[in-house]
Amino acid sequence: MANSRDVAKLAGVSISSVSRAFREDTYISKEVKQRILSAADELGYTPNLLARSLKNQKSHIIGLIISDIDNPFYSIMTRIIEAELKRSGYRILLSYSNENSEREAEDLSLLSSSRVDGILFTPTSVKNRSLVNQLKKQNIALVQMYRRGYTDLDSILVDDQRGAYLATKHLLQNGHRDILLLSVESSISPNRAEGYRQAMREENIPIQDHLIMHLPFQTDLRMTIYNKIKETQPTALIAGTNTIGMDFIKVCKEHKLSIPDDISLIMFDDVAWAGLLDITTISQPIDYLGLSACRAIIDRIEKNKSGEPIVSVLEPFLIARNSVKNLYLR
Amino acid sequence: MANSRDVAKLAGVSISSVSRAFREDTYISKEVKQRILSAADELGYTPNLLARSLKNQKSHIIGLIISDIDNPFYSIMTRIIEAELKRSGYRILLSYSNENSEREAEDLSLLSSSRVDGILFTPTSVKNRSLVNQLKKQNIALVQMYRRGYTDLDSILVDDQRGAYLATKHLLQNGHRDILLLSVESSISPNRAEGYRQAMREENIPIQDHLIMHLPFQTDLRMTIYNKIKETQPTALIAGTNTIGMDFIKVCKEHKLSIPDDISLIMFDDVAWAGLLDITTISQPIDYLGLSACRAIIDRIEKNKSGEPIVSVLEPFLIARNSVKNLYLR
DNA sequence: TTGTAGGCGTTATCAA
DNA sequence: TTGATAACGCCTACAA
Repeated sequence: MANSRDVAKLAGVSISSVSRAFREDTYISKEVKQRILSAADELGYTPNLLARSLKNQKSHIIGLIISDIDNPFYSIMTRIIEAELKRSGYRILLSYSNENSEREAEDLSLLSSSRVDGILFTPTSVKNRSLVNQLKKQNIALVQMYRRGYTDLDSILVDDQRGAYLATKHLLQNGHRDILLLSVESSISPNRAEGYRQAMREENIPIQDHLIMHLPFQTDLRMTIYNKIKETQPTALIAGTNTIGMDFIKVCKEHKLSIPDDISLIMFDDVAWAGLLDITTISQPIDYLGLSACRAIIDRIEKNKSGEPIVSVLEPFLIARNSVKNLYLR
Repeated sequence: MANSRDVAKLAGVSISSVSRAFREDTYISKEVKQRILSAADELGYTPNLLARSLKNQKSHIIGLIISDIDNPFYSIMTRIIEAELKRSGYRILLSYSNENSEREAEDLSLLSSSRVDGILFTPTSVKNRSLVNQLKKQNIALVQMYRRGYTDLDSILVDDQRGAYLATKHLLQNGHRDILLLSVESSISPNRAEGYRQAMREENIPIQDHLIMHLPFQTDLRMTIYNKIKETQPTALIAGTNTIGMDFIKVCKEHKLSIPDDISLIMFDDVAWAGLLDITTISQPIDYLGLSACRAIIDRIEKNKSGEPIVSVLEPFLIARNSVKNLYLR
């Protein structure tokens, strides 16, 4: 593979001129630049970004750790982030943590060694404190998305509590009282239950703690969900993620339960198929989430190197379709 | 950020010992290694992978260009690829081409400059011949997935023709004759129509060319699909991708058409929601596709540097659900 | 088993 | 506007 020395030789100039020919805002005559460019073309030369990064102490690469790619929510976000970062001249080193904090640790440490300029991630826990500290010391920008694990880092969040509140309120307004909340088990995002409780309190409905359930992160939850429904006999259900929603719908199909005739549903995440199945959802502003995260990290990298952590909270909203039965209309 | 020299100084050894302490299969005494490791720990030192890559002429990074991330098919594949490459010590530099060959060109050239060890991609066209040649000259391994654009590169394919054949055959066996094939417009994968024709010929059904339609790559195809259905009045439809399938289902909802009572459907890609809606699908072996692609590229990188292009073709299969009406049972 | 020195391909500084 | 040279941080002969 040809390097700048080869090009310099062929063009009859110095190696530093070659360097200049391949960068902006640099003094070089048109004529020389032209000669260098054609020499480079002849040799198939492209500047080596590895060497450039090493020299500049800047890789123009951002690590992205996605916690659960099977969730369409995160794949849409990934697309948005990729596009936005590309616009600003950054590229993505991708990995998936699978909601597993040890994998997250490996990823973080690899990104640390790779000298990325920043890391965008959804923390799975707060177990990787020391790694985070190391990254900070290294001056690698860190931005958390969707979950605020480490309070000293920038965070772009969605108000989950409000989402749960909206869902619960909507169900209450349709006459539901026995509402099952199926949320995800997580040490760092326990807000949904609170939104649920708040809505209940506002309507003076006694809160039944056994109707609030936190599910583990795993693929097939149908058994668990079915048993819980059998046991608690709710008239409505709030699914904390689209994967929980999907498993619930499967349960309904398998046991001939009709939505909303037998049981009503509101699901978090307005994924594409929710419209197909006419499901009322809590829509999270994925695009803003992605965009804000990109802006935040680029800002950290290019301007505001250090400073107080910035937290922005985005508002979810309810999209009403036909998966909630109005119990007052009987 | 501390470097190996700093660690060497603190541990009272030479810089080369530090290097050795951080690699396998190297001569170093336990005692010295231990001292180095704790010195490194104290300074928060991690080997700089950028420098290592530059020196070793090997980045352990593979470029992945995904053509359409909104398609769950590709996001699942991305997950599989990430996991498999990680197992082998490679990381992913991700980008999305959006089925746009100019973006693909940018991505390829950036990856070329980044000196990745290999590139996994789904070619959008064959317009980037010269870039591909440059990459080959650079000794960057190239593997195409899903589409065989450049015949001189390794390819991991799915037998689309067979998929279309299976779908058509299944519909014919259920008494359908007027079958609309909605495929994607692409210069490099025109096989579906052929599978359709083959099945038709086998049953001696005259082929109606206006029932074969190639749609452009874009988001909302509902209008086009509706008009085509109106015009051709088919009893069944084959959707070449899940996005086409989704748009078709939306059309049916909007115009109160029932699947399968008014019109039958077979869709390519067995995405998660297909089961929810009871749709008969042509399932593409995504996991094998991803795994094979990873094996192929690692093989190219680590063993079989040059050699004849390898083409492997995987078989799709039909998953029968309830979106096809049996016209013989009237 | 350990250390020295040169080079991987750039860019920044300084001088011409 | 151009060129020489010293880093950037690591690895690897080769020598000790």
